[in-house]
Amino acid sequence: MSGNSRKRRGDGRPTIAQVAALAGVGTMTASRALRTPHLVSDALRASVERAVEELNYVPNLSARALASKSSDVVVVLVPTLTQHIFSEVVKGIYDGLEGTPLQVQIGNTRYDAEEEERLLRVFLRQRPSAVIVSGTHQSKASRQLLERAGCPVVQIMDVSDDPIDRIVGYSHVDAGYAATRHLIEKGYERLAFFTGWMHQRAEGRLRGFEQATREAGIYRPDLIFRVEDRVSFDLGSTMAGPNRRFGSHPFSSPGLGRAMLSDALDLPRPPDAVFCNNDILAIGVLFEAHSRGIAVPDQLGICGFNDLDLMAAAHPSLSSLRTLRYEIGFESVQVIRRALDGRPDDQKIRNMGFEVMARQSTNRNGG
Amino acid sequence: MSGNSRKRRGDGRPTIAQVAALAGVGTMTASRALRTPHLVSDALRASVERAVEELNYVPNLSARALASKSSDVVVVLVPTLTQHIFSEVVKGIYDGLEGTPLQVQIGNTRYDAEEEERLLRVFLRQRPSAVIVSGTHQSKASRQLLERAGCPVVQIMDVSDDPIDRIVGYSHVDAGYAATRHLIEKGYERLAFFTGWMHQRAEGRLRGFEQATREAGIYRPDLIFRVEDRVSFDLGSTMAGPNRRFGSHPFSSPGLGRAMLSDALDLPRPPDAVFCNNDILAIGVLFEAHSRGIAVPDQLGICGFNDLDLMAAAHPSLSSLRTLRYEIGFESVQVIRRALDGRPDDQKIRNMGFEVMARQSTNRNGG
DNA sequence: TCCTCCTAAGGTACCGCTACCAAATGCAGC
DNA sequence: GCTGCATTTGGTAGCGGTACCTTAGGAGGA
Repeated sequence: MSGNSRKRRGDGRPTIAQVAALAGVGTMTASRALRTPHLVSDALRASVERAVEELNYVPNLSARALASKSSDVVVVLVPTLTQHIFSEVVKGIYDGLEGTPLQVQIGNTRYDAEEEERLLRVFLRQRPSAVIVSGTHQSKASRQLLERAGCPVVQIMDVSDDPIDRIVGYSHVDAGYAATRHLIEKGYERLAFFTGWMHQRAEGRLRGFEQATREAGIYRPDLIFRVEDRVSFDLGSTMAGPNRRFGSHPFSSPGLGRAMLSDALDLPRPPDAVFCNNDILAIGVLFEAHSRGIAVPDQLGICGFNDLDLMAAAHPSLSSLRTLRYEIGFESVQVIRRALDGRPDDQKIRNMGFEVMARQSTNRNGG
Repeated sequence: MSGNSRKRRGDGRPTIAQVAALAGVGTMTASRALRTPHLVSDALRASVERAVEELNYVPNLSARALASKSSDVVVVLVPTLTQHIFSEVVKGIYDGLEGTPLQVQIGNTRYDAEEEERLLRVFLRQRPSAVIVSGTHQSKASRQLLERAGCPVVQIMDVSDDPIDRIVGYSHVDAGYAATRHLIEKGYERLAFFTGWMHQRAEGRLRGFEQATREAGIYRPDLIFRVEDRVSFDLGSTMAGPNRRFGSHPFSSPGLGRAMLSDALDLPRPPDAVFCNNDILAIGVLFEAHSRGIAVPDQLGICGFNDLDLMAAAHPSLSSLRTLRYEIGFESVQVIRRALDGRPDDQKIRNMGFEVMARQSTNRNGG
């Protein structure tokens, strides 16, 4: 008989069968003692726990996932890992999952819908317990994949009337509008809009900006600056480090903010205020203003977006629109946990809002 | 007979057996056609591929991991997700794994050795293909777990004579020394050291600072400022957002940099240069100097650490010590890939070095 | 006392894939 | 024609759990 020599050897780690044998119980009882202890008598549970301790048993997750068809994995797709915004969201997600058996699996879509689709296909193989995706602009195929994923799906960082399943975020149009209104109310009249790479949500903020300036009768399309227009800009700094490889998009950088302000000031009638689509641009704008001796806020108002720590600490302190990145991440997993616990929320849309942080950089004439 | 009704139903997705049946081959041939195509004849491989296409087959990763005892997961433990430094490392890791079947699993240790140990125990259940951990100060138990992990292990962001397996990073003592030497060579004489939370690597930089100042005979322990000393500092800003919950450590913030400079300037004999343990502190120091009308670099030299984009774009531009975060992440997975491919590197230690970026903020008297 | 109902415990057949072995095939050398 | 070796292909027994079903035993009611 080839019998025994034929056997595939395990990797030496104890299995639940060994635990059960040591505890003098059946394997099912051992399994139950670990997963649903209330269904097992105190005496047996104790002896199983003792056996686990003694053998230093750790369950094999693959076997569990295979047998139970559920993997305890939460798939999270974000467009970038290197922007502070998303790393804070991710931290909120991790913190929100603290104390649950759920594991996070992060995918980086690089702001690319095709890549998102590819990652979804790969990750859904694991039969995740839930999926979190960024924004609402999934491809048709991605949307279909998510609708059929058979698990809670949360879109984050935006709101929409037509979510795939749940959505947690805020309105970028409203946010852009509110920031622009703030500048207008402070008395600025020639408002510029600076933006790096125009992803979907950045577009929303621009729409809000356009709406507010149009309403006020001060809309000036020539004062809208996008990185795409500025082919002459040396992307050296933007493309350094993490962006160097694989042609990442030049989203923004402080250097870009400086260059854009430089361009804007060359116009015959330069802007008297700038709404920057993110705080990093705003910091660059501030430094360029410094270097040219332009007074902020009197000659130039500056408002950023997101309200990083940096904004309050700058000199002059920079106004910005505070978004709740961490909270969005945290809340999105609460939504998931409630759904997995069988008590899903009534409302599918969770608008987390935002706040205009008015600081010195827009406080013209001492306010 | 209960027979058929007893059967556990699958979840409807096609299995490799169905693929094989449709292709008219054995399951093993189908499996081989997908994983080791060169071992299968062209004809059969083609028909398996056709069947995969037709059924829209996706392999079940849990089953594969269970049968093959290898999960294609690379476990990555980092101390924080919200610092730019580590998100760039992580991006390098993702980019380096592009095109491989390997998946990343990130764990956040929060700079806590016990948490690291706990995460290791959890993650090692998955029998990962490789593990990446940050730094060299693992607990004894963690080290033992890693030594017995049975897969390549790479420590990153530091170097050490005694790595667990491989190590990719740079010497923080050398880096701190080099930055300090730069300040000394520029003619500064009363050097201060500002630091947020003192993790292991920050300690190394401080040792380099102390060594350089001692050698130059200008060591002044009273000019070393740590966040721990500064209980009076309002952590409001530092603890906002992601740090608000779960008592994260107040690593650093621009506000802390401002406060520290403020303290330092209150001394009877204030420093004439500051080496900041990270760039965020340095930016805060610059803003505080601005607000007080202190001339940088003539009255005060500033040098940061890591060389974020921000440093080159500041006004005046800020000197910093450039570290290769992205490259360390990228290289660490190359080390892993070579090891998994059976052609491991000869050298266990990979020192990626660093570079002093001399800019205006340390260019006293016009250089 | 007997029977039903409920709970705790256990037996066993899978989950879907791959390692291991065996068999079939093709071809060169004697 | 037969043997020996390399290359392809296939059968089958797991991998380590859990779902499903059965059984044992005690409580409660007629």
